[in-house]
Amino acid sequence: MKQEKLHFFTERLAAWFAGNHRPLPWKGEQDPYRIWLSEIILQQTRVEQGMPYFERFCREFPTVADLAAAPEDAIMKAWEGLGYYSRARNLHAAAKYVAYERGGVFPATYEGIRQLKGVGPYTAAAIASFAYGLPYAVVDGNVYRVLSRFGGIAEPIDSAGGKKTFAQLAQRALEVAPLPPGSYNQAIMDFGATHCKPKAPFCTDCPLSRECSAFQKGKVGLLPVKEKKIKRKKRFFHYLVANYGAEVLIHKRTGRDIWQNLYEFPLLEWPEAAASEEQIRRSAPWATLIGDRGAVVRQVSPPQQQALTHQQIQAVFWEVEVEGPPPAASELGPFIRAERKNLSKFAFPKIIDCYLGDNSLYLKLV
DNA sequence: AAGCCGGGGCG
DNA sequence: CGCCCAGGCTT
Repeated sequence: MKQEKLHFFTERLAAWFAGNHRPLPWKGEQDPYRIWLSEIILQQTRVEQGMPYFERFCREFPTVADLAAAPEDAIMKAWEGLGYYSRARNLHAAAKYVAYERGGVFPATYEGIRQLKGVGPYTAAAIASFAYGLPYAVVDGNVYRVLSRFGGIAEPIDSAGGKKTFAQLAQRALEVAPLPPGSYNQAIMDFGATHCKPKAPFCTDCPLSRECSAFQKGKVGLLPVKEKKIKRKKRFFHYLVANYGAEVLIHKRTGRDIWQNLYEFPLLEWPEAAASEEQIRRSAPWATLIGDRGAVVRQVSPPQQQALTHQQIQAVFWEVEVEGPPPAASELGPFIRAERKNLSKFAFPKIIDCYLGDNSLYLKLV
């Protein structure tokens, strides 16, 4: 892109920003800990969705030392429902690193920030510019969209070459912008989020449209270009809600799969949608935990749905009253006993959280 | 380079 | 129902 056009872009953007920026709780924030927290929360997450989580983390974990000292389960619980739970696990690891190996001092260089777990190029640039005024351009979904449209650049944003192209262009723009790095980064993201939106952008009322290649060519709707399309695999879960008086059994998910370190009921995964009650009774974990001592109270239907990025989860909840005491500790295996009234203390995936909410009446009465 | 990791909002 | 969101890690 010609230098002249780049100047036009940054000057018009700065003028737009002067009258349109979004007032957000973390704007003007000086504390690198809070800036880091907000950026991790906002990864692949809408501002409105992340806001209450940011407030909660600031309240429950006011300093990096508080976060480092917290039990992982407490952090997972605070993160419950936000998704991409590796962010929470990495957040904890990074907090312990800063608190215990750096004496509580947050890194103040791009490279130092980039070393933190869960911090990639975008987040490092965001923290470096917001907290320390360092000249690193952020490249997030908004930036890809704004630059690809304004520059008329059809190079795929999810290719190696495209990432490099847009990163270089973003950096050039930051360096000629009549704004400090942090403000410039805020400006281009606010502009992308509220004006140059994915759908129905405000092109007819846009201060950049005169030089916007996509607008001039009528190709706004075709940019940015992505080349990879995701395919969603279907999975069929059967959750065994085994009630022993006031207690149920749960376990923590481990291993390389979704929802790591979250809790759930004993799970039977079935390769296809149809599974008879007889098949489920004969399979683990039902057969091992309950045998023939269980009476089905209710099979929650229809199956509950949960869409993930690469998977479509279909879950059936089997509520079972089991005669006799819960299994002895030696026979519990990975499962733990929990009183139903204490289930809210554990972090569950959304599909189970929804089930617990919808069935709170049953859970209180029985 | 490709695959994987949540959940919600919107057209 | 498909796309997108203040992306990053693993393989």
